[in-house]
Amino acid sequence: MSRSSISAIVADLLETGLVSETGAGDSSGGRRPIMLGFDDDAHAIVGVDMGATHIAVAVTDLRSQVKAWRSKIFDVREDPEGALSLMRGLIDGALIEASIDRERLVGIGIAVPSPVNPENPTVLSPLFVPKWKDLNIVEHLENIYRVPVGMDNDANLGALSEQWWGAGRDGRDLAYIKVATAVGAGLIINGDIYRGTTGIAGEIGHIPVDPSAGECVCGLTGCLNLRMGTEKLVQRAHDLRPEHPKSTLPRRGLTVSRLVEEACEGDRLARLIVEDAGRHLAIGVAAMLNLFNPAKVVFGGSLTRAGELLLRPLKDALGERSPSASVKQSQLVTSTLGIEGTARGAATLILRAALDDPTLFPTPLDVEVAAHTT
Amino acid sequence: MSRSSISAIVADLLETGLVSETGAGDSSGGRRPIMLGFDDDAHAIVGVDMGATHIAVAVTDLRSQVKAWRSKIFDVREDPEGALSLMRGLIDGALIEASIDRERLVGIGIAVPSPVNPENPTVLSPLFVPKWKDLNIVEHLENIYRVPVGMDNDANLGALSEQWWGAGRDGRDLAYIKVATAVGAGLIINGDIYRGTTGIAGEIGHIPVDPSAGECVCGLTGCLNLRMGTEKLVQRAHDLRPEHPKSTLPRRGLTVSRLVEEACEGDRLARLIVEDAGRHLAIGVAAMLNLFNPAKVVFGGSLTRAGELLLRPLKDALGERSPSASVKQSQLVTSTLGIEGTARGAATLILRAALDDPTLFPTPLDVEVAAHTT
DNA sequence: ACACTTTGTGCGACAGGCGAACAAAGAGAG
DNA sequence: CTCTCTTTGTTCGCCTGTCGCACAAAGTGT
Repeated sequence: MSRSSISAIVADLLETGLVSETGAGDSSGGRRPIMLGFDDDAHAIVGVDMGATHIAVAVTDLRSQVKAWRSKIFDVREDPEGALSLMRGLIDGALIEASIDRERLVGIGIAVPSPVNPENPTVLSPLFVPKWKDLNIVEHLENIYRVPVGMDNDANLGALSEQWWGAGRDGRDLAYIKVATAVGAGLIINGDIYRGTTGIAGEIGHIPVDPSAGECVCGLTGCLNLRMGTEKLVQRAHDLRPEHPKSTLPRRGLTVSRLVEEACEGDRLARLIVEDAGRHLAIGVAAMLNLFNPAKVVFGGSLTRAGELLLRPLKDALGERSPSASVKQSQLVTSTLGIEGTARGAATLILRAALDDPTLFPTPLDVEVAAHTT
Repeated sequence: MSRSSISAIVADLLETGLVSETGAGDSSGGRRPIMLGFDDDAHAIVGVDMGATHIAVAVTDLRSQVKAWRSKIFDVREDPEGALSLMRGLIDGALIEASIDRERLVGIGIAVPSPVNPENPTVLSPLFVPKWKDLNIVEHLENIYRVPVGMDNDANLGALSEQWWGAGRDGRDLAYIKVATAVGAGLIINGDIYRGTTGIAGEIGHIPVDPSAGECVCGLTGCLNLRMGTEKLVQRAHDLRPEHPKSTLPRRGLTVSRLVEEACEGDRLARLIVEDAGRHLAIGVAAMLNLFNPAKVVFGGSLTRAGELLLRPLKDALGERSPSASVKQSQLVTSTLGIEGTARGAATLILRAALDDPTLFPTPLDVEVAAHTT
């Protein structure tokens, strides 16, 4: 773009208060440039990560810095009403902690553990969370907070988060694979979330990986989800426990976090299970790579804290000497955003909408004055 | 768009000669409208379908009507030089048959049985067709014909063809699955061919479907290609022949076309093989549906002439009672374009480029005169 | 002190698109 | 046949966004 056009745009941005001049920069042989800064704290966004068994809330600034964080274990699937009221409590608490008044709140984004149909983006899939049928979370929050509310699948928002703020900042195509209660993938194509026709794209959990794993609820045999969900891994640890008397894994109350910790410490049984998971995951990842051929795959979710312990057997199983260019050339990395990734992605959904349509930003008073004088 | 803007655009189009007024239409209570027609025969395009074992050439008009068709069996993989000279002969013959002089030729599109890297779109993958290494088909044809030449993977162009002229005309997302010497898929996302980072997207042939099928050249175990390629199916017919003494399949020289014919006639062995293929294909298709969630899947290639004989077991294996919305809601159909689909897709590649940038259309004399007077 | 570079802005030009007004051509009622 | 209303196509002025150019402001280096 030409310098004159940029001048005009910058003038507009200065008026909105989103951008401000931050002083003079270093000269490169001539007049010193006026540096511009995005005013991160001009507005705030709420991101909600609603999992199957927890709710987390982040209040972020416009650069996705987390200003307040609330998280609580809760059986979301079984008690929708309770979940909604808990969510409200967490949001209110976080807003107060971050000292955000309603005028500065741009909107609320929610990540949900269910596909979201683009044609009807305010309700959850009754197949994945039956008790949430007929409950309109988006409308509910809009009525309470009177700001725009957006909702999408958690893996999609994890992918968005990695692309904007995490490991996927340098590419237009990216796959994010989330290993949690179930396995799901979020796909970024041409810089945008790809949802497919009915919003179900990325359901990597239903790729067949092991015919001996029995039948899946989806009707197919040997789905990845039958081998990879956190509950399955804990179950498997329990089943194999007798063969590993020396293992330090607890016989009861085992969680995936503990499993990962013990694997890092060197426990043989824990490592066996993590490595096994990596090998199973490889089959699904191989299918995804061959179909999608993304530049980068980011792994997120509780299990991926095992890092190379999970990725090494996965990469080995993918076959480093494979002639398949898609497998060979893809970078496989673990998430850099950790537990906050999904909620920040939910907030990013709102940020992106507002950047596309700046009228969504709440207008401060001085801008209204400026508008009147023209 | 407003009526005035359309007037301006139509005036431009009339000048190019691509569109002409075709008389008055029926009145709907007022002045009769001036009907416009695309001048299909204003220009012509050449589409080349270069398979592993054949070359076909179509000369099409601007509406993808085939004006001339040439096809010949040839071992393309083993004799690149011979293939190029054969290709030239077929193109010249077809151009003469359709009475197209060079001035009316927009360009030449080529479909190749190899991934094409978007960053280097003029050469083939040495992994798929080793002998074509260092041979630049695009440059070769540009030097001979002095027109723009485009190249892409055959499955991608099959998908493009189905979306523009065939079964996929009504959707922005579409998957085209080609069952030929190997299995490949072409993906249309947001109305455009999706190639992935290195042009290898859609390699459905390397999805794992059967661990007992042995190791694939790609390094993984049990790839779909090990069960589905035309050569594999013929081999399997041969292996099972002793168990089916009543079968009318020939013991030697069996082709897939013959196999499909016999299956349609009711031969048990032939049906068994086609149905088996459908069930294996289902596993790959299920993975693709869950990842991509397209509105429609179009099946093409020689095997798909078996129609419902292939699709019925495939659909059954996908599980009609499946709760997975992507599998349930996708329409699965066979190609309506048949053998000409790929070559027409290759021509469409050029057509699309020219419609995006109309200066690519060869300029007739009267337009140049008009340009001078302004 | 002077020439030269870099940066920011004001102004006229221009393309693309839009709505309003108008002209052309027809339908239908009386 | 006349008059009114509808539909279609075009012309004109307006607005927006972008660009190139000229010019001013503010540096660097000899």
